[in-house]
Amino acid sequence: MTLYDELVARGLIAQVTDEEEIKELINNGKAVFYIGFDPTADSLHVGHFMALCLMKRLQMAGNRPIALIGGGTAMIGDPSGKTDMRKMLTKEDIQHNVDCFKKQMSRFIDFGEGKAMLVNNADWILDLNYMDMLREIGPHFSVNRMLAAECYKQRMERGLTFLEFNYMIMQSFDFYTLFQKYGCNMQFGGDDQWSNMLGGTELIRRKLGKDAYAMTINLLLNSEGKKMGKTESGAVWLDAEKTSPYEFFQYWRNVADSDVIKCMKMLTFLPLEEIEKMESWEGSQLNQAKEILAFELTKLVHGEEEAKKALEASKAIFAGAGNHENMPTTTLTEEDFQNGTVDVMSILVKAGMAASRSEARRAVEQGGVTVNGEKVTDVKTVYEKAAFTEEFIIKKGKKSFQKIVM
RNA sequence: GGAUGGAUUCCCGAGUGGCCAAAGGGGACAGACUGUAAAUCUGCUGCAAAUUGCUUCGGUGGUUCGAAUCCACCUCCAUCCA
Repeated sequence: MTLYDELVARGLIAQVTDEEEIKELINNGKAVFYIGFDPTADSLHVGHFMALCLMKRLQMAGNRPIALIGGGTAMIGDPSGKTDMRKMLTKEDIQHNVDCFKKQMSRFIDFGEGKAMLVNNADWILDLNYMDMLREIGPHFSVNRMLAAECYKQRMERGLTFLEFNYMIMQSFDFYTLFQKYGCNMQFGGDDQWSNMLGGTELIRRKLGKDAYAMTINLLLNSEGKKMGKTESGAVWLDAEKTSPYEFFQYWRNVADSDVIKCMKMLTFLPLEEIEKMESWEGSQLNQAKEILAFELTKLVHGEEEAKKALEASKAIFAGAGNHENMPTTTLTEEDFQNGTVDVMSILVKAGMAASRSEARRAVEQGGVTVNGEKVTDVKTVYEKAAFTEEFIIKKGKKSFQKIVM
């Protein structure tokens, strides 16, 4: 199976500019391609992870990846698919994020000599001269056509600022620059980037009379059509500090039945034959597949050791097997005790299982809290320090567990 | 620059002097059922020392015994005109 066929089979490819040419290039390791990442946060998330995996797949086939960090474009903010303008980031924030991105990326991609490159578009965007820029590439963009682009559609209803309107031009300019500097002939990205990417291929054609190609990968959507990798409290981050390996594991352990196989194909490196076998799984067997998915992904992002720990913890909690050692843990300090005791509500709040004491109270009143398997019925229940020298496992609802120690 | 309409709790959205911690829906959370899934049903959803108290309705000041509601100024948003 060729690389291109595999990408298709995994459901990754969304749109391509020239299928035959792209097949030819990537199957034979002749592509020099780039993927852009705007440093809008201090950690990469699942969407970035897909892009990095794609990079890796292509790199393994001999193609040369360029990871572009958008230290310059982040100054604008991509309006594609956004309903509101994002907060403008300060230069300092962006620089901080760029550093975080670099660190995380080098864990996935080998940036060794000649294998891959990491560039920052701040290097050529920040010093642009407005007049020169306008005269050089301005004539090649039709406002009429830009306005018709899908990525601006939503914003045409709610308002699009001139600042954001320029994003497409900057991204096109990136591609144009990389094409000239490094012979980069291909750009990949999320499907929401399609119009921005086409801007680049067209700019290259008009300015240089040469062909460049673009290919987008499908966004990871769940069966309800919502973007995956988001929780109530925000994105699922790749940074262990922001989303612990255990939480990361649980996120995938809990995906809906209808999404398991898709995630398996799009996110893991498991051979397709193996995944195809799972497609016929049903009921509780499909539940097994979720465990595999969670384990594989945690292994890719946090390493095998962390993945094993997360699996252990998950088994200890839900199946009552395995040991409790790797369970998420909260440590109490002296200040948490009043007259030598702590009450349940305080523990729940301290462990981050409830946002306020009122919320903790509600959880107890509704019978959702247990300590070491015993339901807590009284809100006023208190524990002495001695209780924490033994094992102390507090549970709120079905999925939220913490081990409490002193 | 001008005219008009608007800003309510996590989101949408009612409320136009006391009965308002504020209808209804969505989401979240908890319970039942299950497979750590989905669907369904029930409860719950500002904070707290909790049959009570405290702080909320874009901001600031005012009128009133009493203001989300009335007045003034300000900020932001939408639509139309320039």
